[in-house]
Amino acid sequence: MAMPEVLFALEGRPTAQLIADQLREQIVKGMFRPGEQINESVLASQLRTSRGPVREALQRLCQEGILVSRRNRGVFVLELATDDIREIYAVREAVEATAADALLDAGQEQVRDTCQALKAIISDMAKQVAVSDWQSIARLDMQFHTSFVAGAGNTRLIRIYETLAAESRMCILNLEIAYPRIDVLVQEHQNILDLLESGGREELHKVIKQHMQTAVEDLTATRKEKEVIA
Amino acid sequence: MAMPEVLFALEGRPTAQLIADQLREQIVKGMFRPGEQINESVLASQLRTSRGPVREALQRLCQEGILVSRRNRGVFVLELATDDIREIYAVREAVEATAADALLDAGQEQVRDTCQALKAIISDMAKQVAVSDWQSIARLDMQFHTSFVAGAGNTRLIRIYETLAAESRMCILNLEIAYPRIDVLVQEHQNILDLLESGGREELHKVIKQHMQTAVEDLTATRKEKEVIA
DNA sequence: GAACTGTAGATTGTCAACAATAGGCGATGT
DNA sequence: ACATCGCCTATTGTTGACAATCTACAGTTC
Repeated sequence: MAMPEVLFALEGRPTAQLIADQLREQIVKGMFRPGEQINESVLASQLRTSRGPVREALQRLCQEGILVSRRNRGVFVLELATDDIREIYAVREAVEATAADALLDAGQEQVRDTCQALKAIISDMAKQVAVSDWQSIARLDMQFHTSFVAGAGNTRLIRIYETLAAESRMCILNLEIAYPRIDVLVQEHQNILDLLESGGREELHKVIKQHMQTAVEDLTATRKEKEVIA
Repeated sequence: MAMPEVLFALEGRPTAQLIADQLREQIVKGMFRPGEQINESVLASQLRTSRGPVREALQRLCQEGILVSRRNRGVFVLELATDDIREIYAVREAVEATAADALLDAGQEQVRDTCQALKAIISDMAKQVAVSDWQSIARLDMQFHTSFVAGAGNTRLIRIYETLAAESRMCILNLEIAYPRIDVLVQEHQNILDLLESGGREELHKVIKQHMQTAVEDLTATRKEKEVIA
């Protein structure tokens, strides 16, 4: 039988996941303040659905960790403490280092494909830096790292990293002070790309570690400033 | 006011999470076969509750990855392929190595507390090995590693590892061939404990890597045998 | 006036009925 | 006999109503 292969199976995912994806995007974009309560009823009416699917989506996000649930009180947007930042970036460093090793071990072709994707992202990033679109820069920054990890092809690593990426975006946005080292941002990512392409494993590990450490320093520093103000 | 501090706040956790925890334990114990469908209605009646909370719990487990959801079909127990085993143990290696570093950096006291917990687990493990209680051995094996990671105190690392631990137990049970190297099992864990205590960072990394590699080899080997039979 | 208590409002937690969908199975036609 | 079509049933997906719980506020008492 002549199966038309052009038609892709419209794999309608579970509704709760679609809602969760939308909501996560809204949260990391900063549409909800940290600590803010998520009201099920208003969310349900906004999405033109009932509370059931909404509750299921919220459960997912609680499991992910970007929402916290208090019994009989509801769910609230995660409030990130300084220790959380350190945790997140420590795990990110480990995951990216693992992804780097797996990628380099996987062979030249896989590395090349990944590099191609990363180049495109860096190119976009440079454009957004030129017009100072912080929202897009944050998105592309995480997209770069997510694509990097995705290149390794380990689905569990990818799933783990997606949560970390969401939390990282929350760190950046909630502090409301975007990238203090904007001038070197593109260059830093280009460094990672170059080292991946040249296959310098040790240097790659080192630059990833450096990248995370400076991020933590920047984020905790701006956080300290805010504390002084408050 | 004289607040009686002896009373601890009974922080009743969300019902869905309680159900999810119970169900996860049942799954990793092998009460459900891989690929088997989880019927919401029967589960709800077994738990003396309605389908709502059950569905929420199932959502959580889908997010974790030990269940897979197919739209309008329901949720099924994850079927582990050989590649999954490799993925799981690769990530476990990375997480444990990261935990080891964090633990050694955290200071002597934290290391000592962790070692004490690990010693107790090894002791229990030896007892169960003596009576060949495979179910308990598998549980204690993962409890050892989970406690090891927990020692580092990184909540995100712990949460990540709990899922990996659940998947690992599924690997072991679903293959239905427990520990081929039962004689060295206790010794291997004792090695990890000793190296943690002595602070040998590089050796610790190496032995963790070795531990995971042999596990993958054992699991994939027994899997191959089964394929031949089937 | 301060502290405690009881009530009111809002929000979450739970439930049972209803609707929709996918796969199984038999009927039908070639 | 084989393939196809259409119904049928079991199960999931969704909904609105109801119950339980918490916070806030007002009333009451000392």
